Amino acid sequence: MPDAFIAHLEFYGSLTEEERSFALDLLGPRRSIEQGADLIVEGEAASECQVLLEGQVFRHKTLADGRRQIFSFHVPGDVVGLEAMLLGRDCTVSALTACQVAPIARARFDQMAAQHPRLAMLTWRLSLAEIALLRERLTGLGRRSAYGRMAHLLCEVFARQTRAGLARQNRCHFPVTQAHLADALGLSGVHTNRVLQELRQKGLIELRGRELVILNWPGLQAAGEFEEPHRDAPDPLQ
Amino acid sequence: MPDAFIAHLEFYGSLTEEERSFALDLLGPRRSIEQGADLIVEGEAASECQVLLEGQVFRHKTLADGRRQIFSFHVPGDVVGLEAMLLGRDCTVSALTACQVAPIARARFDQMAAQHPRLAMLTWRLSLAEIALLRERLTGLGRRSAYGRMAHLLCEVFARQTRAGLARQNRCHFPVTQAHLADALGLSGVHTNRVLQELRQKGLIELRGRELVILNWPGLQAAGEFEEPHRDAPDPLQ
DNA sequence: CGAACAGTTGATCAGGATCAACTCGAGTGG
DNA sequence: CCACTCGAGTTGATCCTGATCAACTGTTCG
Repeated sequence: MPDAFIAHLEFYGSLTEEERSFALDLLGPRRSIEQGADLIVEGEAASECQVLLEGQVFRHKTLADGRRQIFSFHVPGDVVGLEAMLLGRDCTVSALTACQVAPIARARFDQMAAQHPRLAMLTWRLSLAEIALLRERLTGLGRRSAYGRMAHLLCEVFARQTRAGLARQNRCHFPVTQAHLADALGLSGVHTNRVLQELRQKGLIELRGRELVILNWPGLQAAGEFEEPHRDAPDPLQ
Repeated sequence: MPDAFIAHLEFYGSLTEEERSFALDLLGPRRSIEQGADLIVEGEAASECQVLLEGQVFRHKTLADGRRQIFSFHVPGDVVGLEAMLLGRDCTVSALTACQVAPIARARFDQMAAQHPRLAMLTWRLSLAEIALLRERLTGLGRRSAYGRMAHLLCEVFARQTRAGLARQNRCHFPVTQAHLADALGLSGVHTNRVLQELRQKGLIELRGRELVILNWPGLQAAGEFEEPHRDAPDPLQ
């Protein structure tokens, strides 16, 4: 399953055989994380970052009084903790499900930067894509209704899982509670429930248990003003 | 004034003499941008990114129906358009004041990555810091009141300008209209006005014309739950 | 002098928060 | 096997933050 990591990188640009094997070699011994555990703790530095191989995690920050903001949900192939490693502080990353992760040690990472700048640039693009995602989310919180935000988030999740090959047909595994959604969208739990009902009632989605089912993809996209992200590396790294 | 760029890089880690001069050499011929002009246009790719040398710019995205979300305000030393160059799409960047910018061409950028990985890593940190900033902003929009958000934003602006050596005493140049603030914070213009009045009335700030004056820094920080960002590169790049 | 834009004020409205109660499984222990 | 708990989801009633609408002031600038 380190394939997920390679696939994710290759979404942003092609790799040579050598780069691919170098990238795989970056990964340290895989480790199991149990559901609910924290992979990264807010504010703490780390000497390595983590590549998610299996399971789902989410990034969030909890304020003093308990209010929580969730920033993103992640699937296999995603890298978390780059900020903890390179900047020395990060937000908390918690396991939504039991997970498998593999570390990339700082020293190996620096070697990559020195010996395989193309590979480093690709990883950089992952960070830039994260920025784009956060901006999109910010636009939602600032300028869209609760209903639109929810639709947009569900589109994002489904599109990302599809890209990672995790969606089968029109459904994917998305084991969140309504409280998670509320904290991702800046809503109250109660209102989250009502917005979900509206989406269900309009026949756009189903969200039961730990499963998200898309019943009307164009409709959901329209409701969330969601635009599919396209792989459009401008002048592919040479 | 390319010094601002170097100073910004050095905030995230020290540079050798050689790196410093290489970084300066990255910059192409400086260019003047008039107030209100767009440096980067949403969605368009670019073959270069821009280093802001003088003036202020802001990033934003405007939706179909005219609603606008402002993501960040920038000061000299900041780099914009990395996404346009490396990912092939970006949000719009507009000049708040008349500006001076200098481009870094893609080819030079790739040379930097190949020959000076430490320098590239430092630039990368700029991107990661941007991520941290966006998360902070997201937390504000999702979980803080209009009053708290405004206080936080003003703290950010003042702290950033202070770091860039642009604040004198407790005041700095911040030529925005209330509409800009509204669009940055996801508020209506009217409510923005009222929140500002509240901050003024409590003796925390003054914001007149194009000048922001901080009258009670601890008070403003408390109101915005603002934490000063610290330069804490974990294990400084060796 | 008159636009045009930024800022200000008041009145009213609405989206979503909050409070509170209740349902519905899935465990868990007696 | 049933009572009990606990977490998640659901529903209704009420409240409040901040949006919207509309008018008015002040300032700059041609």
